[in-house]
Amino acid sequence: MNEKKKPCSCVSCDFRAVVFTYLEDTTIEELCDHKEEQFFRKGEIINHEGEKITNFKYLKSGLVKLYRRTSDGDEQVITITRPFEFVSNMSIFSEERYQYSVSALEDSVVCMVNLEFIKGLFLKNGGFAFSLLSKISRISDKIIAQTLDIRQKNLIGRVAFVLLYFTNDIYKSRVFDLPVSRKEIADYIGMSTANVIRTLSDFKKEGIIRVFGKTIEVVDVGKLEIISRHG
Amino acid sequence: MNEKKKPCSCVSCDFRAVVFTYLEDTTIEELCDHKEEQFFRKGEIINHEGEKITNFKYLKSGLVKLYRRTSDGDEQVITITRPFEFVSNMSIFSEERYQYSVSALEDSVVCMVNLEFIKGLFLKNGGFAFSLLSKISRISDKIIAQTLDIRQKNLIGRVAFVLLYFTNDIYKSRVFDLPVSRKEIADYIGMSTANVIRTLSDFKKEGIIRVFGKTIEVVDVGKLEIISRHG
DNA sequence: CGCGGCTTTGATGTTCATCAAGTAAAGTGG
DNA sequence: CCACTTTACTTGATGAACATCAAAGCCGCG
Repeated sequence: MNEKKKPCSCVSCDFRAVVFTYLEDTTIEELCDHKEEQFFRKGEIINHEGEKITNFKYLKSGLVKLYRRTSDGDEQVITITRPFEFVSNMSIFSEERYQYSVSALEDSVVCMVNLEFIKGLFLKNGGFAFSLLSKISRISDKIIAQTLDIRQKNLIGRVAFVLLYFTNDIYKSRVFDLPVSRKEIADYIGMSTANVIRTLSDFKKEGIIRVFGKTIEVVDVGKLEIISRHG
Repeated sequence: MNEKKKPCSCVSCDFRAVVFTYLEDTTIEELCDHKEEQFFRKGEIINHEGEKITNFKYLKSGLVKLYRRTSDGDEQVITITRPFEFVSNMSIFSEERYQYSVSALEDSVVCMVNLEFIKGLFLKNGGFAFSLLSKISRISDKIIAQTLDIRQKNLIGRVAFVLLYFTNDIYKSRVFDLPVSRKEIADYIGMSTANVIRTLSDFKKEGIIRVFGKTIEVVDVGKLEIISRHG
């Protein structure tokens, strides 16, 4: 056992299964030399709208929101997402600068790989290129579909949708701590903060959810699903 | 001059510059054997939501709308677009079936290349793969950005936006024939048909536009821009 | 313990959808 | 080519949905 260098953590990284499937162990180790892991505390900004893109970034752990600021200064939240949906990187191959900002909603770990290195891999390795394209277009599709889904709902349907999104997709639990403010929910679903709060209060009064500050318990998932579908 | 077969029209196709830049003439001629051109009359459906994807399709000429049908049966128009934005193909590498429908708003010509052939090219040719990924992600980004832009506007801002879109992007002319019904505009901007019509009437009364049935003349572009921005 | 930001609730007004009724335009069949 | 049918468009009136404003309560943090 003559080990040349210490084993690369990327070789056993969960993310490998997602887009790095087609890379040999040796390539993965090379990748290791071009990557850096960075920790972001809740609230910190990972990518800034307008900033130059120099890295291929993806979320290893945590929770982030993708958003932009309108000319009047208010925020539009595009999506809230978990690891393996490296949303910040939709436009890395089509744009020079970030179109949107990304910030950490929970403490998060981001893996950053030099963009030129990834481009090189992409050009050399068809399988890698293919899985990357699939992943990126699936993410874009998901954002577009979600936006359309939200658009066809009314206020209470949208709030129900968000609660279900946290319960089913993000936390996979009926009890969870809201990682966002009421205002951020409003910016996400395109409604006013006051009305989001009002709707949450209504749900509480009707016994559909229980609220303890930031902690939410979804009592009646079925009812929420009906509301989400039919307003 | 011993010509083996008749020259392939793809070699001199305008679209070649868009995603087929990295392909040699010989490859392009091979591509020719796997492609078919199809004509669609105004109103005809090019792709059907749910249908299996077997071809890489792009628009050579004409105008199309990308849309989906909600569970209540009404339409959501996702985007309206000109050639070289092969919107139907965003998900060709990530999904087995079309997520959305595409129909022709004007007589259109669509080029269809066998999907497996394109996948083969993608795997073999890094440059081609790269330009294709860039193109696809740019299209997705554009749709997402446009959706966010529309979302932040009120009724009259959205109608102004659509008129400017036709004037500046689609027709590049202040006078044009509307390729869509009032209802389709409503489905596009997420407002009711009656209110779209009302707003057009208001614009007419204020002398911002002139309307002769389907023909529209934008008289005051500047005013429309102000309305689009500030409602 | 006091300040500032987030949350909550009520009151009010605006914006927009819906409904209905009528008109114009565009197909359709004899 | 005309009568008929259907579909698209238009306008007004009404009410529902939602935003805005304001005041008060809560919570965390210095």
